[in-house]
Amino acid sequence: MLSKEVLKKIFPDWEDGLYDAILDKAELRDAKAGTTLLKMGQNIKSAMLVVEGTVKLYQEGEDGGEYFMYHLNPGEACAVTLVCNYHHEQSKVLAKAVTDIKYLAIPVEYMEKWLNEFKSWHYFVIRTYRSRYEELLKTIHETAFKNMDERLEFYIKRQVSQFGNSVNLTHQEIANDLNTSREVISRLLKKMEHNGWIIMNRNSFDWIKK
Amino acid sequence: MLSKEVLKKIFPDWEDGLYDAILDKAELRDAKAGTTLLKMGQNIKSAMLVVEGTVKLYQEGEDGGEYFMYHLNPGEACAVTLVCNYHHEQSKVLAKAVTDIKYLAIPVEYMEKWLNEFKSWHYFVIRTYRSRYEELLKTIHETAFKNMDERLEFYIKRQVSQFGNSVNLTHQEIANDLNTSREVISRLLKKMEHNGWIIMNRNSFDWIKK
DNA sequence: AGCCCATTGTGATAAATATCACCTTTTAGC
DNA sequence: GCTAAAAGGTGATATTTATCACAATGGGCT
Repeated sequence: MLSKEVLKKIFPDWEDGLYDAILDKAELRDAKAGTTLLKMGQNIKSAMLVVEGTVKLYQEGEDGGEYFMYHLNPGEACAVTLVCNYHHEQSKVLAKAVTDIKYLAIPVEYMEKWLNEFKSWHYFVIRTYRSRYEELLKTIHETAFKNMDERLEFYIKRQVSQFGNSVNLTHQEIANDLNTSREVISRLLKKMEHNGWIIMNRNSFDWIKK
Repeated sequence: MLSKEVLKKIFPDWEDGLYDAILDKAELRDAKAGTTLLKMGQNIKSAMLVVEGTVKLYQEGEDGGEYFMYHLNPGEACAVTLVCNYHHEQSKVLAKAVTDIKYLAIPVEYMEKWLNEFKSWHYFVIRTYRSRYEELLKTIHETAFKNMDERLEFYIKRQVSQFGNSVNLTHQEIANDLNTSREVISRLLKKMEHNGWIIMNRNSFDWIKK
């Protein structure tokens, strides 16, 4: 398990008792890059707080398609898992580990309890919902108003701000995240290369715009 | 101002002191159908709790386009206005009155204060964010995965569940809400009419599917 | 009644995206 | 080094949606 000091660095501004409660009740888990952490429709058994690595949140189509919404980083939590009054609450999102990750899994029965006990937990939940809500707004904005070329640019910029200018994704992976086809992404990336926005390699490219 | 009894009916499960605080600090305002209550980019000066009528929440494109996200009904609140630590927080949504409405406007300075004072307010804020987050998920789902015909059906069903089977909207209004053109909506509605899903009139139609 | 204007209908065309077919290049693994 | 699989390129075509132009209809108002 983590030390209280490390926990404080990742999740600042909590009450002392909350750190103790977490250390007592939460389970620190590992997952390999690529693991599916939460599927749509799956019963939520525990809240998920990211300690190390990056998680991607998706909306899942009934046909099996995926649509990328936003990243979760250390110190952030999966909003949908935070407020589960009932044990049979079903997930409305898909969560996948992008890198190897460590996360805290807290059984849902403590969610209601801690809301009552710890003011700082209450604030944490509100901050989490608020920031995720705003991420969704951005996603809707792109999806509703923009064509694929601009959506791709927005997607790459988010990727760059997460992992730096070297984008290690295949065209197919990007196409999956944007719910389009590989050919469309290939052609749009080629345009970006012509425009001098990126330098393409196999399995990756570099974002050099501006 | 409202009586405490009426307030309790619309917003149940609050602490007694919270009703008093609302009656003391909130302003009850009216707005005519069609009024813009909150523009994107506008500074948020007060939280908005719907008391009577229906409000529509939109995302706004830079070109002036609008994209409908969800309805707010009596007893519900506009999430973005609920957590404003700073006075210069800017709105990321557009809110419009669909019908004549009454709403409570609470100056943002009380938001932080009441989170500290009233546990029931804290819960109210979390419930609000949670339910709005879920509405956004639905919206993303439709937008990302569905073609216009299915998105229109989803839109009409939401409208029907709000206002009943008689849909009093022009094709142009629907087109604006879905960020498409009037012609597209007219042709799709014509198909629905052929399929026996709707009966069309001027300025309205009836949803008779199933 | 007659006129104006908002609403709706419709064909033609353009643009964006999806789909299919097949090709070349690169790389990991034997 | 050879080979199969993965990654990427590209033309042809279909589908979906957007845009333009203009016609038709119906209701409200003087």
